[in-house]
Amino acid sequence: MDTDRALRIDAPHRELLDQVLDKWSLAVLDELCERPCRFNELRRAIPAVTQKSLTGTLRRLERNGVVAREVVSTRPVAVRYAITPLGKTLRHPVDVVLEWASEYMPAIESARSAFDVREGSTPDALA
Amino acid sequence: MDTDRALRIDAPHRELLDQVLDKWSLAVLDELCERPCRFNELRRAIPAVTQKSLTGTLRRLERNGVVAREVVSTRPVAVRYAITPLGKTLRHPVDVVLEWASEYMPAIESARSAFDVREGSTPDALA
DNA sequence: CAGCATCCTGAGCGATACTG
DNA sequence: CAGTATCGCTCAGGATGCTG
Repeated sequence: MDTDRALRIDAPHRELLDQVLDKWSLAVLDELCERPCRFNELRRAIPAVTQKSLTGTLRRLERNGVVAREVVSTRPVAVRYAITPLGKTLRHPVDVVLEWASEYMPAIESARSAFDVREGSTPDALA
Repeated sequence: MDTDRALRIDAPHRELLDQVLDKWSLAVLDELCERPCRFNELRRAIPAVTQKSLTGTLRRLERNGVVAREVVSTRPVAVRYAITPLGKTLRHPVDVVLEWASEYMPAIESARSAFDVREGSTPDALA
């Protein structure tokens, strides 16, 4: 019975998720879902990201076709990043995951506490 | 207007996703969704995982309350890992994401190829 | 403004060896 | 069987400085 077996994770799938669900991608996608952004707009919108990581993230997302990069040849140059139609299809799955995270965050946190008590997790102090 | 703003990713959410959607977690969850497993059963089911990574993954999942670890004191000891009710709630979001991945994999791959052509990505050869 | 280049640190992973 | 312990490495990621 594989009525229940929708999953089966393989390497390409895993790699894809690593590329589009990684540390900064969700934040970037979130921003771009609202409006196209310039590079430094994104930096300001996501204060914790470094320029290097943002560049890398955008490049990866662009390569995977979920973000489009448009260079406006003014002086100095401007670059507009925008979500693509393909990128928009990613929004729903991400929302579902984030909703799960929000909904069960409390349960998870109490599970963590319980675990940390059972298992000795008094990290330091008391040698 | 935040009718459209369901997201807003923050650090705790990001950390949680890193813990439960990481490299091996999906495969482990997948296995355990079918049946409880012993440690070495999981190793056999997921050949690519090393024992160290599997241990780490299971510990993390256990700490987050999505997997339960039960020690059966026989000789030698047996350990049963099983999905928890909380873990089962994770299944749906994961399925949605995986379905997205399957559905759009072709589009993504062609986007990658297009990008790799535009952008010079003849990695090596030709110095 | 929108990056690229460089250096550097540390978390993570594989391999190996040992234990109750 | 089900791990723990240790070593060595890779490699993503931050910090910093420079460019068209």
